[in-house]
Amino acid sequence: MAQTGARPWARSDEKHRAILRAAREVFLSNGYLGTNMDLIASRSGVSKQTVYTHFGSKEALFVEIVGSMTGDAGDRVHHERPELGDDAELEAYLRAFAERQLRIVTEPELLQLRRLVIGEVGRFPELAKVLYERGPQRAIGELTAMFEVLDERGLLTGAEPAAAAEWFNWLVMAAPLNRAMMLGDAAVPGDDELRRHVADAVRIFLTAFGP
Amino acid sequence: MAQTGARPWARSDEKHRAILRAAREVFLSNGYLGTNMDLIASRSGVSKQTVYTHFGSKEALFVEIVGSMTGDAGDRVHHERPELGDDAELEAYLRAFAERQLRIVTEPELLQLRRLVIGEVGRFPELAKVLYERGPQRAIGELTAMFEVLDERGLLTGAEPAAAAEWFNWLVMAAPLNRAMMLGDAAVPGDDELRRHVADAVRIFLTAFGP
DNA sequence: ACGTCATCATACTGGACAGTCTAGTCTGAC
DNA sequence: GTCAGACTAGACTGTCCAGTATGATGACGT
Repeated sequence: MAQTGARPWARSDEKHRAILRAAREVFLSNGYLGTNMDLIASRSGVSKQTVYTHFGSKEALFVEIVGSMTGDAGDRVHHERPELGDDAELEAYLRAFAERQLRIVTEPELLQLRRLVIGEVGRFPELAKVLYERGPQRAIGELTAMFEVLDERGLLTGAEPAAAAEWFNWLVMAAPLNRAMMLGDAAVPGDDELRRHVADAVRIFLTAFGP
Repeated sequence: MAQTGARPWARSDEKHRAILRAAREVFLSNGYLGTNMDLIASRSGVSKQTVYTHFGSKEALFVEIVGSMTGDAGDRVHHERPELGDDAELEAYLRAFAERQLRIVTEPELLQLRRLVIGEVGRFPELAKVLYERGPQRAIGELTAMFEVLDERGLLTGAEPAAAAEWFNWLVMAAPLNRAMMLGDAAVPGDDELRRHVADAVRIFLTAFGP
């Protein structure tokens, strides 16, 4: 309201983001059908008409929200992966990767997004496909690339890099994620438990696939 | 309509089951909010009033459906577990257990139930808790009992039976289940792939925890 | 000064739907 | 034959809600 000055699009742009923010909250907590467009309008401090001029329909707004959240989360997990230095650091390297990924994926907002998208597979199969691609599939892809390097250095035995990547991914993610899906955000491991879980997962992985 | 003969409750009982059957279909394919009580009535060949005299409300009917499905599925997975004979059969024994469990859990109806319940965690947290207890938790409990026996025979090393049970469970279930949640029933592995997957999971498990 | 464009508040349309009510039918029991 | 209880078709109530329409305000560029 105050510094709307220089740029003519600024006003519109702010509203746009306010709508997205409000819509994200409301969709995440009420689901697709449970969401009321009037509520989104009032929460974003904008008239209903403005919501419709910006986004066209409830469905389009929903798709936009889910698409942008999945993309952002993927980027946060995967930006700037460090290189493995000394071979002896392999275990610590895998732990660091896993801890970071698990911490992001178990954020309440992302858990809720996952629940929402899974619940709407029937209505929006494309969204779930996109979430799978930008989530687990992308993670497994990154891991595959890492493991190809390890493979060349002789640090990986007994499986193709791609297969090893999938096992690693689910060893780390499966238990916390599946618990959280059903038992709610309170079931997400705290920091200590998370570290212990990841350490065990990495140990099991290396017993099966390590040098 | 024809052979309603001897038992006075038969008529009512048939309707009751017809309603449950129809409601299961409709809830599973449309979700809770997306479900229309008129449709359930007409699909079960019953008047709307009858639906309400039998079940009281939409919510009560939903809870009934989900509760009964989770119980039934759990019973089907766990009824009559065979004993392990010769120690040498350990690998085959674990494979058989895992294959059976995975086959049941990946049935389209149960996958859809899982999606539905996950999507409704916000509205019905109790249902999700029950599904977790009668699903993964129960499976892990059974495995724990099995592994305690193995432990006594010296066939299990390096972890508590309960921890080993959890790792085993998710090694087997995680990848297929998570793919199916998001990619739809078409992503469920066929028989060959399922067998290969289970064989690999058991091998990894035994490498880490076996004798 | 004037037009344009984003926005506003608010009313409205049209349809969906949970749950109730009515008035009457069918069936099996006594 | 009559009664009770299960059932039926369908109308009805009240509410909710996506999306549109209206008419006004205020800021900007020219």
